[in-house]
Amino acid sequence: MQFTKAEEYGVFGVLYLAEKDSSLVTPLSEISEAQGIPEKFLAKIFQSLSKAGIVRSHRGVRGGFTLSKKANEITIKEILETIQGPYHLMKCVSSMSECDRSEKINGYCALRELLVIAEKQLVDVFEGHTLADLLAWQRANQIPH
Amino acid sequence: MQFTKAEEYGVFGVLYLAEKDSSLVTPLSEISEAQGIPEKFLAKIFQSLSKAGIVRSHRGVRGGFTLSKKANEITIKEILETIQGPYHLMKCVSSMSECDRSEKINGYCALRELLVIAEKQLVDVFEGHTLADLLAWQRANQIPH
DNA sequence: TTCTTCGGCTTTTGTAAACTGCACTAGCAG
DNA sequence: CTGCTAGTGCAGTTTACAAAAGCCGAAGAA
Repeated sequence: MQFTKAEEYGVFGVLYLAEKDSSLVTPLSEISEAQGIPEKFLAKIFQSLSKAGIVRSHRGVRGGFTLSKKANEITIKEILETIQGPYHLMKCVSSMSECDRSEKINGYCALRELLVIAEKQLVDVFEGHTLADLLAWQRANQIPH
Repeated sequence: MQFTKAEEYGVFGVLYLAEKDSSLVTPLSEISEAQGIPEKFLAKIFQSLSKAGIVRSHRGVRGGFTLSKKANEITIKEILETIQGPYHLMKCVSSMSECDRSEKINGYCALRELLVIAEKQLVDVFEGHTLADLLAWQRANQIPH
């Protein structure tokens, strides 16, 4: 019932890109160091994000990553699901067949019913917020120097 | 980002008690067999539920468990939290000090902000439903014989 | 007192997250 | 075209925790 490090790192990594000018290509090493994330682990995460079209990779000298869309077009949901796959509170939520219990009580599972509701609430929050929202919050709370 | 087996077993176990007449003392072995749950594992779970005052244990011959409150007075939240402890999507949600990242960005964490919102939605669902609700759903969907 | 069932603690097992390493490839710079 | 840099892809290793099993003791009914 917790977020994985991969998800956490993914959001922070992408958020770091969003903080900068969108034309700036940023290497993994910089993100990794700035955010305190193991570089190879972050590489794996960004590979997924790259394939999903959330970030764009640039190889060669002075290569790195940029966002491939505007920050307000990237929902938190899509970042999380890219990294972890569709999250489900229980396996059976996605497909009834996953539930080894269902036959025993006439094919109906009350807990599943509740989890579907709960999950919907969660997803709505993540779908209803974009990178731009997080960025705005962060800027509003940054201590001015 | 998933429920543990302990939580799942806990809800099904308590729900099984709720299905029966409230005066009936039901031994673990019966619940365990009926629900397909390892008995010793269920014992551990029910120990917590007993301490939390959700179920009441009866030792000795023909002992077992009963609900210690009415089904409509037992929220799903209290079952889940008893078994697993307060669930948090990230450690830092409970207390800022848990966040090793907060200093780096001026003590503010945008992801945390979002998770607090998301968590609130989840908790509301679990707090807003009781065992009686699950029981009612189950009965409404039982295939009549 | 004896059998039954829960109580508490310890240990084992299994699995997935978290992280590491290496060989390879694409691309830019000079 | 040479050489360096940074991402790609896959195959490990380590670690942590969930899940389960085991053992002995305590409480309670017959």
